[in-house]
Amino acid sequence: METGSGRNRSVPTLEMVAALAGVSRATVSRVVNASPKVNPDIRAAVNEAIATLNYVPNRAARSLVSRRSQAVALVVPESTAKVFADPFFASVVQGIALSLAETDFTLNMIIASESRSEKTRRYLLGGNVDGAIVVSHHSGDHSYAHLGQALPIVFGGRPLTGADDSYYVDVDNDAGAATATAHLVGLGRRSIATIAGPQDMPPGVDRLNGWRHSLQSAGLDDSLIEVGDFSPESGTVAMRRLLDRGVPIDALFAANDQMAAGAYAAIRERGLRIPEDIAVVGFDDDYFGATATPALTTVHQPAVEMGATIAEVLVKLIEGTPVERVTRLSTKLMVRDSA
Amino acid sequence: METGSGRNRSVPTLEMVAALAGVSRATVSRVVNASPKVNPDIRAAVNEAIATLNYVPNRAARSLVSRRSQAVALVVPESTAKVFADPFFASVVQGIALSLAETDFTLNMIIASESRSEKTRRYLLGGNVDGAIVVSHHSGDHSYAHLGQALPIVFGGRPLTGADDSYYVDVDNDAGAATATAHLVGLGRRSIATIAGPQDMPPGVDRLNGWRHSLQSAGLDDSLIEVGDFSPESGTVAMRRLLDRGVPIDALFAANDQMAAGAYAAIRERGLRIPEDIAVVGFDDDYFGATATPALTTVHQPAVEMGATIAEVLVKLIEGTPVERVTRLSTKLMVRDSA
DNA sequence: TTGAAAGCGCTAACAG
DNA sequence: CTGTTAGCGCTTTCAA
Repeated sequence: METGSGRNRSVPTLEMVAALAGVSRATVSRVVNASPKVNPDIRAAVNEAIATLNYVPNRAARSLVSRRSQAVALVVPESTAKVFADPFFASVVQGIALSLAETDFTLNMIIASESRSEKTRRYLLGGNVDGAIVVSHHSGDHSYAHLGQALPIVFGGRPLTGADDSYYVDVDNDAGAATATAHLVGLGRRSIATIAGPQDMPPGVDRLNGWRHSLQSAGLDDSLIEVGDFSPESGTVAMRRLLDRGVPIDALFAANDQMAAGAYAAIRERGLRIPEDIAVVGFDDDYFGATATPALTTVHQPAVEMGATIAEVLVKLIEGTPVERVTRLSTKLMVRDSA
Repeated sequence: METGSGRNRSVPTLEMVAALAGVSRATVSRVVNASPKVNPDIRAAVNEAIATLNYVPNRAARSLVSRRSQAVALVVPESTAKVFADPFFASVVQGIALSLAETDFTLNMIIASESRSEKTRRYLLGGNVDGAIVVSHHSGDHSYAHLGQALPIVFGGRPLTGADDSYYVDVDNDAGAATATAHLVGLGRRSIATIAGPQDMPPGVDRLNGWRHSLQSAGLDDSLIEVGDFSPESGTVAMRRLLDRGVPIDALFAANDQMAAGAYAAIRERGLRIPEDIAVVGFDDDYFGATATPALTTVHQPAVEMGATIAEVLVKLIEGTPVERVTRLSTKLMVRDSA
């Protein structure tokens, strides 16, 4: 009585359906689980009973006996949670949720903090979920990699550690950066600088590599590099340093839109024009790029698709269907006004 | 055999713990559930057995017998999911997840589309969760309100339908708008316009009311109203219409930062300066305001706190602890350069 | 093809 | 304070 707002609407059980349909519980179970060997007439009768009773199978009971939770965990490291507002990340989550909605799997979101890591580990290994997704944009956090032995896990983003047997889905950062840089080269620019991201994060590394490869194959100088931390402020600082080198610069590839936006400020401080004096290309295609003036030419990432793909790979892994360990999604250059 | 990557590491059961500790399963259960009446020595022995075995209680089994899933659903209407990248919304979700992490509840995220509404209903009522949270920023979607009878539900945001018995947590939009407007009045502005949000969304209505109340109590004209749809473009269009009225305007309260950013463009088109000619205040304190030049004075919403509060209210509701039906969180005016 | 029976791992009376 | 005894709702051999 004192438990407050409990459920009182009597939930129909499989047994009640069986009684109403005049069959055994086993048969109802077979119908519910779409077993092929059930007499069509009986099947119809059972389905009718299910409908009139508004029967919904009890997950806990099913899970208990089948040893399957039909749930997957979405693990979000707390450090990432802070940048939860990251539009890219948000879209990835959206893609995951949308894709999973098509299946029978439920999505359990859990924030994993350092302090609660043991709790998280237990949760994942305690049979609460059939698999897990670990996402952390702009980070190669694979501290859960070793759990891959015990539980199907798919990572969003390439792990930092090279030789890995993890399953992951990533955006082709290298190719995207190379395409962006090639665009600059195609525009006739010859002194192309870059503001790279942190070199301890895969996207930071991969995008720098893409820029470098593109420049090298064009036979251009690839020494105009400054490193930022993906924040607008770091972009401003890095751009100033680039300009302070005294070397003429006619183009910039920033490893993300936020730093590109920051670079805008530094470029303007020096009385230079965009794109006339310095053409700028960013990466991410987020708010920062969209609201900048002039509109930023940038590399768009298929975030929703990435989320959907992660979910699909995980489901296949859980179901034992063969899948590639690595899936790389291609990006698209959005040419606007800055380059 | 053909089920692919299943778990093989034998999961220890309560029974194994009991055997190792030399007690009955009931006693182990008591220790696990922190029952007060257990001999300290026995408790210690059991805990040791739990530790050495690395025992984790099976949720399904527990849930089956206790009739509690220890899970809550986070229902995100699909229309909202599109604006999943909305930073406010993202922070609310973060607050929810963080708060729930402190409890024993799990967060099940589900995207509810029109086409799958029956599936969602069944999921919620099928005993899969002990309660639900329905969030949809910038919308008073309470189509799940009637489920409140059968399941504890807490809404994020005020419902549009006035007389309601739903539980909800909201930001005090009215007061926030009034404070923003009062700030403008305090600056000596006398012709204060507003770009309101859609009048079929609670925040749109409440913010317009706050503006109006503030103006009325200052004895100023409250007829300079144009309605937008919260997008930057609509802000530009609305501002042009306001300016086209031919009435001098020296200040603007935009119902959100995005529209304020849009208004910036229209104001500049006319060769007017911000804040000298027209002081501008927005609402939301998001990217748009932060990156605008001049930096936008705006109303900050406690998004993470809102999420945390929603979760706390729901947990209390589930546990039968008394809670207020309505919780209104206060906002904070962030004075920057535009007003 | 269908039914009977045996649990899955856990909690909750009820005794002792 | 601790153990015994029943199941929770479902799937799954095993027979019929």
